[in-house]
Amino acid sequence: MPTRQVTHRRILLADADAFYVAIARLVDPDGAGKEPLLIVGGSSKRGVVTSASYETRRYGVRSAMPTAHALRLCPKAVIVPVPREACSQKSREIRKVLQRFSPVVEPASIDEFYVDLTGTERLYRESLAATAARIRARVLESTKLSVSIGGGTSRLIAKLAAEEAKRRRAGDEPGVHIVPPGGEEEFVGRLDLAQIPMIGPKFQERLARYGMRTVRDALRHDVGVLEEWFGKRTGHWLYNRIRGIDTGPVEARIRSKSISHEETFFDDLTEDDDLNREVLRLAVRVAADMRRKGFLARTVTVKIRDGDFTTRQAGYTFPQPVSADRPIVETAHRLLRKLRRARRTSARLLGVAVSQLIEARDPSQLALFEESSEGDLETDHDRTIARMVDGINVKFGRGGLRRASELRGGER
DNA sequence: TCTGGGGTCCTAGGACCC
DNA sequence: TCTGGGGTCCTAGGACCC
Repeated sequence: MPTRQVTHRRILLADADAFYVAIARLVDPDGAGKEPLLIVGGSSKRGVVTSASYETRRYGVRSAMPTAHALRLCPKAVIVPVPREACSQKSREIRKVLQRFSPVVEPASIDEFYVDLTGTERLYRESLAATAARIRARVLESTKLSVSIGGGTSRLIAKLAAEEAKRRRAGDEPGVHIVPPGGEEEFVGRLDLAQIPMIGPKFQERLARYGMRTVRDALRHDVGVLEEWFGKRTGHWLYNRIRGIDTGPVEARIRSKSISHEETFFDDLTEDDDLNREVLRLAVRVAADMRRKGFLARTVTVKIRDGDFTTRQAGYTFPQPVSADRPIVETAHRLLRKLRRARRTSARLLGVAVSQLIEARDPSQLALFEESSEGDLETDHDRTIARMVDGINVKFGRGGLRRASELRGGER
């Protein structure tokens, strides 16, 4: 009997190096481009570091650190705001380059992409490492951005390998690290549990209570024990993770599940008028964004962060999907009132989100709702107004048209 | 040090239905 | 009168990621 050929998957993760810093430099070559001690992030008193140049990282500056703290560590650093539009644009460019190598490209975040090259062995006639190196060169040439690439038989291994590639890039290594099939367990076995994706601070604490800090520590326990300690699902998940086992597919088309905007205020807000005005602004933005992306939504959620950093939220689900400003704005105001009734204190942040999204161009899903339209919460009139607003905003940019209530400073 | 903005996924309880 | 079992949906909160 001939031995069956075992075909393993060939998955890469391409992760841009210091993405925001690199783009800030491309956008402003004479300013940020010439500043070694560069931090990208919010510069106001409540900002945090989005990304720090390698030079500032040497001072201990890290992502998500309050910029005030970062400046204490590295007083000479220069802070520039996040160039959001340019970042989205560059992200799309990287994705396009990757799609020339395989149609199965899944964006994992703005600067990370999984690429499934399974089945391309005969087409490329080269090692996975060689393909990865060619991809790196192509991305650099087309986008002027450097990426590190990790590769292996699963998403998990590719992700961890990319981290390894970044660590080695400090030396003179090529920015590519591939874990060969069969080498997974040994590769993962060298790591700390904290390095495994989805093992965050809270889970690390629980693991530490059982004396586990490294993957090696955890490998000593069998499934039953892990399931008993952390629950069936989590225990089983952990058992597989620390052995490098991950069967999750790379998916080229994932639809977004929610759209949101939030804002932390320079100073906490206490007046209802101010809060109402902000929630209106956010809701209008979210609704316009949602329509531009071609969605309707059934659920609206308002989030509030109190002065003491307590975060609360309230949501409402419509019987049918909506897309116009009016139902979304009215619901957001109602939910804000509900949150304020439960606790009336200063607010440092407000957010508005829509979820349970339905594609406007998906007749199969829409027909379902169109039939039961007697109690429709959204009228044709609402939709007509929304279309007009979108038209004007396209012509004159966002803010081309503003509500009278927004200019007056809030209603209700 | 005093904590952004954009997301995803999971859990758990209650309502409701069969 | 003391009481089921399962499925789905909604809501709120929380962990985690970049």
